Amino acid sequence: MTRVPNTDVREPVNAATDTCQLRDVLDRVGDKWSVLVMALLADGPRRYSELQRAVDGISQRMLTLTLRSLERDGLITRSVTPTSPPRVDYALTPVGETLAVEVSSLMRWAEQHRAYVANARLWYDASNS
Amino acid sequence: MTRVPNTDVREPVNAATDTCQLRDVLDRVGDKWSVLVMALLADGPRRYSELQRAVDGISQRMLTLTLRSLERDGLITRSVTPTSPPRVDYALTPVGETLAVEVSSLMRWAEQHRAYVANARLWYDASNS
DNA sequence: CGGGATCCAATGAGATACTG
DNA sequence: CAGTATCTCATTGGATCCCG
Repeated sequence: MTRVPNTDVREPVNAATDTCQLRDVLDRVGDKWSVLVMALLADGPRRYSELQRAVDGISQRMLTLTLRSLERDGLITRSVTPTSPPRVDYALTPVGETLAVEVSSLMRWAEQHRAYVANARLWYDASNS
Repeated sequence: MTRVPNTDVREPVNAATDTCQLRDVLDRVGDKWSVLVMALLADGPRRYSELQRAVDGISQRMLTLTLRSLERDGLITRSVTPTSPPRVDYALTPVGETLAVEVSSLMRWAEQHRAYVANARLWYDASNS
C-alpha cells in the first residue's frame, strides 16, 4: 500500500490521504464479526462464553481473534477475574462506544433500505438472465 | 448462514434477526473498495478510467467487480455513451447518496480517533512484547 | 476506452484437538 | 471457562492477456 503524492490536477477526492485514514476503520467495521460483537457489548459487558453463544455461528478462533483485535485498537477492555474457573469480561471503552453509535446508525440505514436493495438485486439479476 | 429461532431466555441482542439484516450492508461497507468508490462518486459522476486512477491501487478486475456489485444493489448507475472510443459514466443513485452520507460519517469518526487507535496499538504491542 | 476470462498467490475462516 | 495450536478449505484479489 505504498502511496504517492497526488499530482493530479483535479484532485481526485484526495484518495491518497483519505484512503489511509479510512482503511483502519473500514477494516474494523467491515469485519464480519467485529461489529456484531460491538453491537452486543453496546448493551453492557459480556463474558466470553456469552458472546460465543450470542453471536452464534462464530468459532472460538474467530471470537478470540476478534476480541484481541478490538482490544488492541482500544475499543474494548478485557478484565480477568482469577477465580476457578476463570471469568473474563469484555466491555466497550468510551471510544468504543462512540464507534458503536456510528455502527448502530449504519444498522438503521440497513433496516430502512433492505427492501430496496433486495429489489434492486432481483431486478438486476432478471435483466441479466 | 442458516439461522435458528432464538430460544435463549435472555435474548442475546437478537443476533438472529439483526445479523441477517446487517450482513448485506456490512459486506458492502466492509468491502475495501466499495466505500472508496462511493466516496469518489459522492462528488459527482466519474468515468471508469477516472475511478481507476483516483482509487489508485485497485486492479481492473476489482474495480469492475465493485462497480457491478454496487450497480446490482441499486447504489450506483452505469450509463454508456456509445461513442468511439466508448465512454461509461458512473453515478450514485438517490439511495446510494444516503449511504454515502453514512460512510462520510464514519470517515469523520476515523479522522477524529485515528491517533487514539494508533496509540492504543503501540501500547498493546509494547505490553505484549 | 472499458471491460471479460483465466491463472495463481495470499488471506480468511471453520473444524478439531489440546491446555491452564 | 477461556482460550491456543494446527490443519485445511474457500474466498479474495492481483497479474496478465484478449476483445469490441
